[in-house]
Amino acid sequence: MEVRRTTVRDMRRSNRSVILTSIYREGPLSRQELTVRTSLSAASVSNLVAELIAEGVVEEAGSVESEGGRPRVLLRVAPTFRYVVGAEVGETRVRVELFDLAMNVLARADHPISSPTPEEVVKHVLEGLSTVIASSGVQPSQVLGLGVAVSGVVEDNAVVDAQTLGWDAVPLASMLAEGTDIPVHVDNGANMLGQAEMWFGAGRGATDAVVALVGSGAGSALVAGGSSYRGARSSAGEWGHMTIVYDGRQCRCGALGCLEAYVGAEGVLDRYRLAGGTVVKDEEAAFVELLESDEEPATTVVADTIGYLAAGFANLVNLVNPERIVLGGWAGLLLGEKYLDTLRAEVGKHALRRPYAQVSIVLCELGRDAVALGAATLPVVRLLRDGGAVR
Amino acid sequence: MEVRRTTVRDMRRSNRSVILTSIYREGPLSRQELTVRTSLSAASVSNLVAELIAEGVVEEAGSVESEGGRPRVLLRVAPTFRYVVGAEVGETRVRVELFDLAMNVLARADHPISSPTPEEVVKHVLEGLSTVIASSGVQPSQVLGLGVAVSGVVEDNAVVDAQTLGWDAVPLASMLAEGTDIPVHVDNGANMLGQAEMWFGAGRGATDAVVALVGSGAGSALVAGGSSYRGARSSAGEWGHMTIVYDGRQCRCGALGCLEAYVGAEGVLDRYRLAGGTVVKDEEAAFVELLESDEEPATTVVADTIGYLAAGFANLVNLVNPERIVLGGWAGLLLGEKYLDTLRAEVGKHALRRPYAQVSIVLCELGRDAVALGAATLPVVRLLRDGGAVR
DNA sequence: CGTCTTAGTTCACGACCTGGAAGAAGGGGG
DNA sequence: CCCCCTTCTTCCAGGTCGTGAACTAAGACG
Repeated sequence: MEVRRTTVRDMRRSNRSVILTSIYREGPLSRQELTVRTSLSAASVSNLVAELIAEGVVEEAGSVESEGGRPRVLLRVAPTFRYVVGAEVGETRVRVELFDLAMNVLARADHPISSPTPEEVVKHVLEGLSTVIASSGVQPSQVLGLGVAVSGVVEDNAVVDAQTLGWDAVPLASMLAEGTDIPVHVDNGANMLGQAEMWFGAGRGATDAVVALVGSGAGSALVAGGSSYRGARSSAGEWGHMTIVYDGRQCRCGALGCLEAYVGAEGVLDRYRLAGGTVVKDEEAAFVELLESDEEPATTVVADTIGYLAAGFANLVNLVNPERIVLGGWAGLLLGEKYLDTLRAEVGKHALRRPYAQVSIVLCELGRDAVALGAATLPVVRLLRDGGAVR
Repeated sequence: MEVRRTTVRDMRRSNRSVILTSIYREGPLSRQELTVRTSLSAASVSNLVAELIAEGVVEEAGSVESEGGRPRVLLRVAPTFRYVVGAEVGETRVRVELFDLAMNVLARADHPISSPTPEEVVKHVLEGLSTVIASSGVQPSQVLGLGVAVSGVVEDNAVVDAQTLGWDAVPLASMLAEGTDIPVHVDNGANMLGQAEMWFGAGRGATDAVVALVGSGAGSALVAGGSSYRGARSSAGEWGHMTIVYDGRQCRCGALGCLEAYVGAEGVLDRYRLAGGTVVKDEEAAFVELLESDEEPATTVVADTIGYLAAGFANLVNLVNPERIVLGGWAGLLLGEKYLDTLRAEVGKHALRRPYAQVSIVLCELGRDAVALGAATLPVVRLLRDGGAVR
């Protein structure tokens, strides 16, 4: 049971946070609109906004005609108040991007990595951090934080288990912290992509959603009540390893009949191969070829894939009753662009009527490069939560 | 995005709530222990507790020797400060129970119903309410609230869809409110049983858990971050209709391969019949007989059932990463009493290593009569949330 | 009986929001 | 140019709240 006292100071911080979050998330707003939305008194809004402007977090941004009197002055979070950096750690590449608070990319640094050892990754993330700071001309002190996305289980800023990288118990955040004064946050890659979609992509406005990612494998990010749900120990969302065909195909996780073994590109191509299809070397090219073919066994394999994916979606619909499911990942997008309507209809065959009627199934809007963007929101989340207080 | 101002009054209510909740949930505590747990100052604790005692919500309950100085005075929520009533609406019976705040049953009223029309249910719940109030000798004004559990989807105190009762869009709470001044809360039966287990049974202490119920069918209650998770529109937790065998057995919901069709007593007995077993009329007796038989095909059917159930549990483990799964429902308890260890082991075959290692799988402790108890906690939840403010 | 230790209480203080009133700012219309 | 209207801003009295420090309470021990 989470019990937390409230002090008279928390009140002000909380109200600053309410105002700042409203301004950030609900676009430029006037003070007058803020009093309505937050139900704070006009006096308090004026007071708090003045403080935020004095500190530079918020700035006035033009005005808009009012209902016949003095025009309303619009307020926005000053995009250049501080900057944030997001990093994506992949198997073959480290990408680091620097954003202003409006999440415009100001600089980018990619670095290929041969063997993703923790040490090498730390080195390249820190190098990338220096590079983007230097090339954007931003003062290091103006960088609010560094968010790092890693594909693996992340608990308390430490990478606990990352199979694709072969990592186990790597205290990534503290390793990075030794090389920089900028606050470091580490989180799971799928969650970060989900976060990007929730804030800036197809998830906008939803509070209970699932971002389902299908690439070579399959994973998801769960969003419950407006914030990411991580379960008891940060590993919630392993949607790809849900048993969907009892005693079915062997999955690379060792179990039988996982969804991933049927809808992940690797599994799909393997099924195609077993059905007599020929598969080119490059996984992505092979997948595109499969989707474009209108001959057997390709058509059956694709149709089956949609069916399995639909069952996987239906399981989400029934179990977590989301208002939206956002399909992404490179294979997911390829499938979705062509078969979204079929997929929606198929979900209806497996899901319960009521929750099915309440869910909308849409595609990711940000492409697959949004991971660093999502990671960069981590420091922004902190800023908004703390009402604009900087370190 | 949920944004809410904080006023100086919210602060006190919130702190009262923190203190009251601690006292209620963490047993008798001294003021001194409260200062530690809540991180409020000793002055504030003293002040707030004095207020709560003056209002009668809290009372002193003996003292305990301190570490060498003045003894600590223990505090508890006064069990007889107010009373709460819980009602369980079943297909064939309405049960109403009155509890004190320590959740001791003070009176009970059962009433068989022939056809569960909303009108008849309302009538019997209200009759039961009068009966338990009269037979316990409690003043009606001392009854904090009435919680009603219905098996079906409940949104905003209205029953939206209850297939077993044949109800659709029944505004149960407002119908009941016409017959009593006592505040009425309505919620889903599985969630209420889950709530009872979380507070007083096998779920104590867990914040992320699933209470999985297997009877004739199968359902669950999800608990995320210490409170019940209902999804976007209150129908989360439909675990029984998760596809587990793609293109498998027909389920009564219409879909193919639902978990319920394999592990619900109805589905299990049907599978037994198809395998050549003979099944007596009464479902429960038949199920017990099946479990007790050590001949084929009974043993295979039971072993398979454990396997399917394990896959269903594994899907929960992977997707929501709970710290605990509590198995209940009459069929679930029968299975669990005999095969819990096998079940645990089987879950390991389907689940990912890490989340599997973090979950404990246990049996419900309260039996199947705890639904009314769970429903009765609804007004208590409100009392604790509001810091002991009564209507 | 005095002293030590821990538990709980009292009180002045500063931080905070609110409502109301008065006024300044910024535009439009006559 | 003046008046009107709406949007802020400023100010103040009124009230609530948690806090730290000083203080009181209550038992143990010698």
